[in-house]
Amino acid sequence: MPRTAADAPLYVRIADALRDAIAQGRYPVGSRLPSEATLRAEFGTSRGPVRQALDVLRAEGRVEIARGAAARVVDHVPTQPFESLVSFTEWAQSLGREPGQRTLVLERVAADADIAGALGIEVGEGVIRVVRLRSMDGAPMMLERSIFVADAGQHLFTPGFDPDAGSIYQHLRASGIELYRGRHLIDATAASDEDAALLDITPGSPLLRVRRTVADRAGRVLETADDHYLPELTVISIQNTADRPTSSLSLLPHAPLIA
Amino acid sequence: MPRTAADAPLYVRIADALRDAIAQGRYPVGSRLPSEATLRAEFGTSRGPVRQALDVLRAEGRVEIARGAAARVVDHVPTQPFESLVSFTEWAQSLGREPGQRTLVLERVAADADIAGALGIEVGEGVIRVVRLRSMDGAPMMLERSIFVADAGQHLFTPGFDPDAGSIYQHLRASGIELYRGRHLIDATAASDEDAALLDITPGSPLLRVRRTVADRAGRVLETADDHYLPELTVISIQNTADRPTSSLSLLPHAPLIA
DNA sequence: CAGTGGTCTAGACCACTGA
DNA sequence: CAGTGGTCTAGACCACTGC
Repeated sequence: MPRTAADAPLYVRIADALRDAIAQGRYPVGSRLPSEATLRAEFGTSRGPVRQALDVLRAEGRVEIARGAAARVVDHVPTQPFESLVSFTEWAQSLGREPGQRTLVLERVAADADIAGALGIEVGEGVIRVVRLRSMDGAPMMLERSIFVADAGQHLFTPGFDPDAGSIYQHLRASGIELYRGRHLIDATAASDEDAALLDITPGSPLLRVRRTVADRAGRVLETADDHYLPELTVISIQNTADRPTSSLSLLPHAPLIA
Repeated sequence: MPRTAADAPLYVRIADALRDAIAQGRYPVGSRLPSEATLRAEFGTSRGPVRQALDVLRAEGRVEIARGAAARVVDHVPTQPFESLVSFTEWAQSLGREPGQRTLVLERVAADADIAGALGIEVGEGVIRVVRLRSMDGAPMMLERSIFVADAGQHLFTPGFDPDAGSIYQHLRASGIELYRGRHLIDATAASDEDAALLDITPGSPLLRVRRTVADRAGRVLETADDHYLPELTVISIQNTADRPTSSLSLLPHAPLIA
């Protein structure tokens, strides 16, 4: 049974077919895919969709394409989809790990100047604050401090929703909240006394800090968060090549404020 | 005078023209580019190159494209090209800052097991070790500990080359060394006594650690490095959207070894 | 030097957006 | 509902790779 919907665009179906074939070892790392001409014949199509499909695989980092020879399968480090960069739960699941969480704070408060600035709202507006200790395979890994604007965060008080059970993001999506754009600012920080107590480390220990801002398609900020990761457990990996610069990645001097 | 070479592909010239027009404010953020049909007429070409050019701008994060309306110009955070992720000098220059460096160590040593493993060479082979204190606009910012394989690093001993003056990477490139693929592992670490003395901070302070591995097109590792950034001065920014996942970016539990 | 991918043309039909 | 972008076809010429 094909994984792809029958009404998906042809180039998507071709890309999926090739991706599956690679995953199943039919084209091992280092080998070459069939030539465009072969694929054109195989799928009974013209050159456009075939090239588009190969371009998808190239953008995913699965193949390298150069003139004169067919696409070569390369060792592939999976790219995290958007959800994985924003949702701890989906990140853990995509890695085959068991995500866990303990909600320490879930409350509605009035936005102070910092929060209002980060969310682009007025001081005093109601916001929902969430603090959760996140773990993976049972081991504490990260302390998440999150602030949602009211009309997004209100869904966290839905009767029957247990923030310790499911993914907040999955719940918000199911509630019709569209999370579209994510921005992450990454640096290091020293563990506060609260960090230290909850993560069971010494105050002042280095932590990997990821400050997240998530917005909808229109650019309205829905959430701002400050995540503190245990550095022994987490590392961010970036790969790029000279001819395919990583899109949307930058290293900035001095922390700019949230966009 | 057009910035683009006259013999560049048409779609590149179209993309450059549009990029320039956006930069010059002819299409402010939020406005829409001309429709494909208009551009087709304007450049006297068919639809292919026009679409390809728009795709380049979309991949760069400069425009958003959706059905039913022309491409919309979006607020754009510049993406760092490959060189900027690998070369401190070019990173600083791309930001309009003044890079500086003080070379503390430049020596040829025999690879121990760790180094040999990271570079994919035999224990005991000669490698070139470089330690530099990097600064920006005169302020110390990062401590760089770098190991090059012999045939790349040997160029650092070229008579007349001053590691305190120019960029090592620019020098290597000029010497015919091709740096193609970069991998970066990012986490936090505590300042060692040496870190602390050189960066003028307290031992144990949090530092942003970036471990880099740079390889050529064939996958042979040329350099492995361990950079310690002052966290107050540096932050890594990642942006992505639901329909354009950042390519080649991943968040991994537990530091895997160098690829 | 045969075969490969890179680029381009000139058409076509369709789904969707925005006034 | 007119115009937009999304997809596809069927050709073409060229630069380059690898045998």
